[in-house]
Amino acid sequence: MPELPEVETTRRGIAPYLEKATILDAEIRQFSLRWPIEQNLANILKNQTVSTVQRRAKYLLINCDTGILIIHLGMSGSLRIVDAALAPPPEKHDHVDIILNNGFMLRYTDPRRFGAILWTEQTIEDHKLFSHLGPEPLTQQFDANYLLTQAKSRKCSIKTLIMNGQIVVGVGNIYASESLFLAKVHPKTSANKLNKQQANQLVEAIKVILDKAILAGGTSLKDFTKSDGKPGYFSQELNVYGRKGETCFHCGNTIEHYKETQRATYYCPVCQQI
DNA sequence: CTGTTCTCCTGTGGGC
DNA sequence: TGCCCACAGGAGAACA
Repeated sequence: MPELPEVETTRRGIAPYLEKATILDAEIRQFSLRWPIEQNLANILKNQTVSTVQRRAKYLLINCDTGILIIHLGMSGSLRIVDAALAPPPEKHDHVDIILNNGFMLRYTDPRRFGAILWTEQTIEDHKLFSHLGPEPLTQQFDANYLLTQAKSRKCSIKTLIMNGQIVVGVGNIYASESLFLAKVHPKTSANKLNKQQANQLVEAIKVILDKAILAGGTSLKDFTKSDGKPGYFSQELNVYGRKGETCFHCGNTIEHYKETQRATYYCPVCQQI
């Protein structure tokens, strides 16, 4: 389940192979992802040279001559670089290969097909998937004042708020629970009841957790072409997520669990008071 | 606008 | 032991 750090790690892993390379061809074996892949995509991509690989929220943006290839990994997607001469035959869920002129190919794999591969000739700011997105969590724009301002007029819980991409992007279900634990904020706290200190702690916690995960991802980068495309940092220790009934590392009490908007939420009822 | 529910999909794991 | 089915989840779409 790629969260923002995994997407960023993927970006850093694939960028050196893609930037300045020219796309020779694309082999699309499965068009049915979250949205159908454009039928003509292989033709569009042919002879395009990649300038840069960027990330916005959890989307990867592969900038080409005449447009942008947008890739989202969804729940189970991954990208890896494969030496074209040694490429193993595609397996069941290897849906797309993008073949480069430098001897490598970019292979997209996604068992659950929640991901997306889109082509746009719009600028990202104008694209409807991006035009309403909030700031990146690791920028200065995302600070306690900003969060407080946004929270003030909202009746939803603070957990729902930080997972709302219009408020801030890139905080998925796992890191939402983890950052609320670190900030000692109860996930059910009404957004409009958040105080200054809590906002400070929460913003800090989100940044620390994402930073740490990206850093951990970097250590597995050297194996990027050999791995299955899943950087191994995800094993980083989780304090509450998935630990229902287990002991809080901080206070020793029992981690609790409930569902909100169909999503599992984990917290320590002692460390995180409303 | 806001908030909530639905939806896509398949590998995993809990329960019997 | 083996089978079956509920569950998990990112995030846009649809709906209230």
